[in-house]
Amino acid sequence: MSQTFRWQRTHTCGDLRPGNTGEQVILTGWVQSTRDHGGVIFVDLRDRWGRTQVVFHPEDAALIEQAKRLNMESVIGIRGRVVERPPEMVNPQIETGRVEVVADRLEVLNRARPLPFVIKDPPEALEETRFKYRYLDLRRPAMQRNLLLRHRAAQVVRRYFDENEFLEIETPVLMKSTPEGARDYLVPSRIHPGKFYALPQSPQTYKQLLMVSGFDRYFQIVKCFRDEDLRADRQPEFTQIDVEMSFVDEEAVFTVMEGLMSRLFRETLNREIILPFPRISYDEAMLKYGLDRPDLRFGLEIQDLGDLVPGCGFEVFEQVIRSGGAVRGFRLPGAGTFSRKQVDDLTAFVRNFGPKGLIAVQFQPDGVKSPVSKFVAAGWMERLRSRFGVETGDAVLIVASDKKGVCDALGNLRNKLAADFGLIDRSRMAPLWVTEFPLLDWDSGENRWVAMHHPFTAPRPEDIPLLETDPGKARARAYDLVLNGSEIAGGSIRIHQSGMQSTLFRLLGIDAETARRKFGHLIEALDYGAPPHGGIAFGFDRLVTILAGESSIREVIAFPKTTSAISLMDGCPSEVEPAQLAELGLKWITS
RNA sequence: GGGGCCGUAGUUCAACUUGGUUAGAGCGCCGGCCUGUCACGCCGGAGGUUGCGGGUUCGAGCCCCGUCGGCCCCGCCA
Repeated sequence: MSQTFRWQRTHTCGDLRPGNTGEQVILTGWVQSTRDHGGVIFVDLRDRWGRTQVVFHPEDAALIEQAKRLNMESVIGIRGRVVERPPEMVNPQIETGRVEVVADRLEVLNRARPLPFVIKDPPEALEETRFKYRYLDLRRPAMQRNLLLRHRAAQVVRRYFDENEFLEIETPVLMKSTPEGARDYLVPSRIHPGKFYALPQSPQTYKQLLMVSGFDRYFQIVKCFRDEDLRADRQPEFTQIDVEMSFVDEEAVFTVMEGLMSRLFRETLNREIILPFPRISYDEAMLKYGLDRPDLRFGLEIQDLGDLVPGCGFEVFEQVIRSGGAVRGFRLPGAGTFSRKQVDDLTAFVRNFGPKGLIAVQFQPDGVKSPVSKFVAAGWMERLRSRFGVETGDAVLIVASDKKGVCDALGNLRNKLAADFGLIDRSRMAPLWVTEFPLLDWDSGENRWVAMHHPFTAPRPEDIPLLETDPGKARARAYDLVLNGSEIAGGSIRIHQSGMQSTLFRLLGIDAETARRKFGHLIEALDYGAPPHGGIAFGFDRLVTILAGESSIREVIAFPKTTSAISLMDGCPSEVEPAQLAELGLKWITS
């Protein structure tokens, strides 16, 4: 218990091997567990690098008394000699399992109180408890691995872009609030009472302005903020890999990003992925997979049945087609024997997305079972069977509704069933580009067009005439990168001429005055020699989540917030002093 | 804003169909035994405002209302 001994470790807890046998070493770390056999005592010492077994022998009475009092998660230093374990005592589960350290000196550097939960994988504590004591949760090897992976991914990104002549340039975190897109987080200005900064939803306009400045190739690993409701894959603050390039078209962007993905997989997971990535148009994705982020790791492809409907005899189908809707479905192998309850559950699931129901056509050995059997014309079931290549024992699941409802319902049903019935090949990585997105989307609530990607996205040249005649049909030069059914990046070739930018603002119902006030600097910049440019932004957290094989974004974020945007650890958001409000010229109004 | 699931010991869960005496178990914690374990083992012990507030009832962990919190989903997320 010397106060003067210098506990400077000679090795980490992951270092020692038989080659170190005989060396005197000093280790420091956390007590993972103690095994007191009455005579000999074993202590597993843990740090970021691994775990090493320390042995205390009973000959040194003072030392063994100290060791007896060790408790879990205390921080200690030990000195001792490395010995090789006899073959029958090797622990093959840990890297250092062929050796142990026979201690001759021990000091408790900081004794830990009993912890709220045991540090082990998988965690025994609920997420709620883990978040309250996140600093303890992060001691778990799985969390250390995830954050190490995240770090490595970030370093790969920096190296890759640096090698390709991209500049990492920081953009402001305090910026102007914009009318389009997600709800902004606002920051009141003390110096200008009544005025506000906004935290960036993305550095979109800044990176475009950097292209106008001639930097040509920009990237940034940057925090973005959106004040919207949360999900398993959504946090109020998240990290983007933000990229912009000058004098490029879609192909050039794809090539550089595929190169990045290839490097990421190789240098973090030691995995090769096949280049180039497949591509699919938005329309085809919606038709075959129901979603604009298809998961290609399994089949269950959707087929349109519109051509089978006229004259089929089932009035519900006929009516949906006459009114411009769609009748589509997919084949689910083995679902021919689903119970009534199973089908009812799927029907309830489908109703979440708009359609009134789900028609399950079950092909059973003794015939076809379906609620529409008694309505449809003779031979219709056979046409259905050949359309889907049905084998006995399968079912075809059909949804009839407006097009959006059919896509939503079948797309989500497809994902759910694949997950529920283990149809997803977890060993596969399935990246793809989704292209040819619509430029605009009709917002029936606000009764106006909104940008599907963002208002700076260029229309495809051949669709420019449509802007005046049928804006909803115009396609954008926008693209998403989808990996395993998750949208991990999205971008576009931008508008680089102020005339077109003004046209877009006009289409979006943003009047000239508002456009000038909110985006005047960008429009003006486009007139001073803006190069053609485009870019993309990766959801870094989502990407790392997939690399780590996790299912929630929270598993790769050191200090995440809950689904109600609260930090259970430090209790933010929290109230502030009245004086702070006064200084900002703000007053709390109870509603 | 809406729907679903959940909240019981430090922690993870249980307490039965349909409310009934003293709310149980694993892990952790405390004490004891044990010289080769590595999820050590064995014996004993302590530990509870059943999230909070109200209601129904002779009686509420259980039923009802409200509220707070967690997770999943819809809306939302250019």
